[in-house]
Amino acid sequence: MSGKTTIYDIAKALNITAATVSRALNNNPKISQSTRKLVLETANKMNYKQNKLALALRSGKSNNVGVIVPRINTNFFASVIRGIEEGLHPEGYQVIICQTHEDESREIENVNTLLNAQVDGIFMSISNLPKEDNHYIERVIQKNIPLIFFDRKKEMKNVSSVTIDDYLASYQTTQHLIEQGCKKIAYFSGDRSLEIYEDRYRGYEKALLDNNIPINPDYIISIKSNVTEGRDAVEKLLALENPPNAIFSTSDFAALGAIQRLKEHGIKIPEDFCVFGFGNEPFTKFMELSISTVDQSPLEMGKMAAQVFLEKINNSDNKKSENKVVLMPKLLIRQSSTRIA
Amino acid sequence: MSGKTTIYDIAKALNITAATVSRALNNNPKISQSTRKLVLETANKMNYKQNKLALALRSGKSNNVGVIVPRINTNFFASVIRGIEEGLHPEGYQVIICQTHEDESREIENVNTLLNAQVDGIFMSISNLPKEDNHYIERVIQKNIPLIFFDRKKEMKNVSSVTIDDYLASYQTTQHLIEQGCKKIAYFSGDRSLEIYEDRYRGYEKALLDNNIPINPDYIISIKSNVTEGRDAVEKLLALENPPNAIFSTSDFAALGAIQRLKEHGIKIPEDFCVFGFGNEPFTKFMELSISTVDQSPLEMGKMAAQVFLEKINNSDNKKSENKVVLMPKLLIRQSSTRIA
DNA sequence: CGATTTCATGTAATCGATTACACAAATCTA
DNA sequence: TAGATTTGTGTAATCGATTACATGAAATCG
Repeated sequence: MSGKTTIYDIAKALNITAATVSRALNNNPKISQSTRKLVLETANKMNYKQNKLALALRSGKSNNVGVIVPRINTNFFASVIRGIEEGLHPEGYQVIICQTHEDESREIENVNTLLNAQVDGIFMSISNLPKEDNHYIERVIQKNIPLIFFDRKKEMKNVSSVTIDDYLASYQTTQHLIEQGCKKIAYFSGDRSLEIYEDRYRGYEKALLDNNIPINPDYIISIKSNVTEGRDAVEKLLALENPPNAIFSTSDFAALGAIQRLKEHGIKIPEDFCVFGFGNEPFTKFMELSISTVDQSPLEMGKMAAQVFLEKINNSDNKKSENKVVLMPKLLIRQSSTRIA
Repeated sequence: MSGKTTIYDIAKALNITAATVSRALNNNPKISQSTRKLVLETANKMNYKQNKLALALRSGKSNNVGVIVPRINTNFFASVIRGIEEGLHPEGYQVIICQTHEDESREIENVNTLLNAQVDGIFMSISNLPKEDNHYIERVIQKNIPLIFFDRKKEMKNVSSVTIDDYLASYQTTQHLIEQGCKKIAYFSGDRSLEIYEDRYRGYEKALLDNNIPINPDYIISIKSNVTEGRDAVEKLLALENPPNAIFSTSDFAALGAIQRLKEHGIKIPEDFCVFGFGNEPFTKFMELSISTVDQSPLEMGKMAAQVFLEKINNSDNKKSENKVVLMPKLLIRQSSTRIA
């Protein structure tokens, strides 16, 4: 009545059993054409819709996957999720989203929630905090649920990941800045307990060394990804005896803050100072002084992660497989770092 | 073994029945303290986790809600979703996200998918296309599943909605532009078959009439929400015999495109020309010439929608209730429209 | 024509948790 | 101490769909 037609209702209406109805609906070859047709018509007439929960309980497959991210309202994460969704929707999967707000306990909670919900796979970009206790992640692996890290991964066995080559991105960016004539390159780092930030730092360091430029610890500033921290960092840098003439910021937002503050100091970009961001946030392109940045192809990253998941699901024989996909970063060289064309 | 402990496993281990285990875990008062303690300890030791699917099947409540949006990788929708998630997570709900890509058939498909998944509620912002056939929406109502529209709603009985007062926002914006000395105000409209765009248009129209300014049809341009269309529209406007001296764009992206093109024509903003956007996309604030815009409080909108949903769920007695919440828009008057301070 | 396949369908268990009802043991009442 | 309550558990049905196994009927075969 209230819109809940089950196979039993159809069975009753046709004076057959639910088993027959189920078989007819599932194109089981053992069902006669006439019965099949009758069932299909009746199902349609009664507006039958399969109850996925019952199916999920029986089959042990929920056709849901979970995505855990620090937050969804940034271009990067929203785009990755969109990519995952686009890759998985055609296969009948729904995406459940969880946000950690960079909070470890929330992350643990989210993993547990998803496991209880019997998701068929978990995609995650770990939160900022360093953690010693991997127990909650181990549990996912033990349950044989595909776990795919993207972007912010953690090196583990039996876990797949999709990332970009952060080391390379950082190396190339630093190299580019050097080629633009900047030898005094400041570096805005994220939390280096995360692999991506450690890799980026190493790329920066290596490029300087390869060019015989010594590392100046005063130029290395740890920031959070927002405009204010970028502004504050510039203030510190300009107060140095020997201030830098370029900034490589691992956050577009901090790069923006830096640019704002530099301009307020009357410093001309890119003539006197180059700035390079990271992440290709939409605004970087829109600025009057467009900001050079690294594109992480988040959409592609999401699609690739979906792909990796599907392969894992379909090759359940070699369960212990892990697949580490590394995408190539794309340097978007724009006005904020272009002295020499 | 592979990580699937059920209440039957616990029961067997303690030589009692699953019913007792279930009751103990659910704090049923009829269970003795000693048994309860024993069960809880054993459950913990065996790493028991409740299977939500089984619970959902039995109770008819999945503890999942669905959100249907045109796309998630824009600030507005991502923020609304975040708001919904924040409002519902403490109550134990998970959010399932579906994107329509502005495609009606995809929207219908999404509704059906969510219904099959037995979600407890559906939040949606309808896609751009006009539609005559509400059948798929009616089905949600028939099933007594709370349906909450946000932003892009459709006027229907028994359906709640959370929107901003688009008419007022538009009226106030137009009034503001007039007060800044602009009498020739062009208007970039979205698809007026959607209520929000119709309301915005009416607000614009009314403000002009109230100020005895005649409507100039040449100034009304229908656009899609992107930078290019904003640029093209400016081109058309400047080719007019009597070009405008202000633009009210119902899209921030189009406003940005307009500003870019106006500058290329050597037109000074705001001295010669005012521009006002809509949506408070992050970049509007970051531009060197910050863009005036209307804030739709998406986070608050999402939280409010979650609230409305929870109220509907908890007052299931008066099922036919509908709750139309209208939030106040906030005009963010920035540089692009500030001639007179 | 009797025996054997084949075909279509029915029977009943299953997935995991909850819960109305039943019932035995323990406790209380008069 | 018989009878009434209370207390703690067990029994079994239920949510909806699937499926191994059983079965009856029709078709095929020698």
